[in-house]
Amino acid sequence: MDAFAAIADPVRRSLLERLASGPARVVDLAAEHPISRPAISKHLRLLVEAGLVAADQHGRERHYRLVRAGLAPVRSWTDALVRTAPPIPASALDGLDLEVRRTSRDRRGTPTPRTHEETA
Amino acid sequence: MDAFAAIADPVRRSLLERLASGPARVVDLAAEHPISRPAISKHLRLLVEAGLVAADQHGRERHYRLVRAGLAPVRSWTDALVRTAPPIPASALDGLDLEVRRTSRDRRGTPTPRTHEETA
DNA sequence: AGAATCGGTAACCGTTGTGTTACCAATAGG
DNA sequence: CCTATTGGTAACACAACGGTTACCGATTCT
Repeated sequence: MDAFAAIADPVRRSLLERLASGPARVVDLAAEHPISRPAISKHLRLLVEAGLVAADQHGRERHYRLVRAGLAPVRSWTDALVRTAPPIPASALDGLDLEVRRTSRDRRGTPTPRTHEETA
Repeated sequence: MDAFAAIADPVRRSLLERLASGPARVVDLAAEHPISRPAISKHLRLLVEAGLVAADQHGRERHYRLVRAGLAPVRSWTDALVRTAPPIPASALDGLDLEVRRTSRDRRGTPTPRTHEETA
């Protein structure tokens, strides 16, 4: 499971938020959540597999900790999407008015992209 | 469906990436993907519901466009998690060495948080 | 040694998600 | 007017998800 699917579950996000304040054991996390310990254990296994969490073994105890670097794929992807705002300097639009009018009925498959409104 | 679950699916991420380069119709998106048109349609419905996409009706055609603001929840959440790196100025650690040694075996439920290594 | 704690895993089950095909309404075009 | 295109939706099949209980091994403490 990748990081995107990992953070899709509210329980797992809650676990990550908890681990952000310091490592914890499975029993600790289970005590702080309304679901059973095996359920927590399974979520943690997915989070480890996704690279968002790591575990340190101390005798019979296992201390899970947050691996912030695992969020890098999510951050870079969202950043890339948000940053694709069309640059298009106003100078490039000079004298385009007549051209747009001529082709307004031809290019059906590729409608003119919005450059204002909710494109922000 | 919220934005987190929306971007968990690879197909939907692909759709969002495509819409980042300009609006498109369902048939266009279906032609660019290996799945059927109804499947695309259902994904788009979820994306609209998640606030990541909006549609403009033009006669019988429907032009879907990316709504970048819909990613705000994901960005703010990931930012918050990453930014929880323990500040802890070095000055606050002065004279703590003796204290730590005294309690190292007592505080079992709340182990000492990592402040180095993969915590980054 | 014996009891208790920690924690993983197997087996099972209901729900949800993702795809398909088939069908339908609405609009555009010859 | 008739046909083609666009696109939503219903019905269905199958896989995956998220939870439970039961059971197990390993370690720690008395």
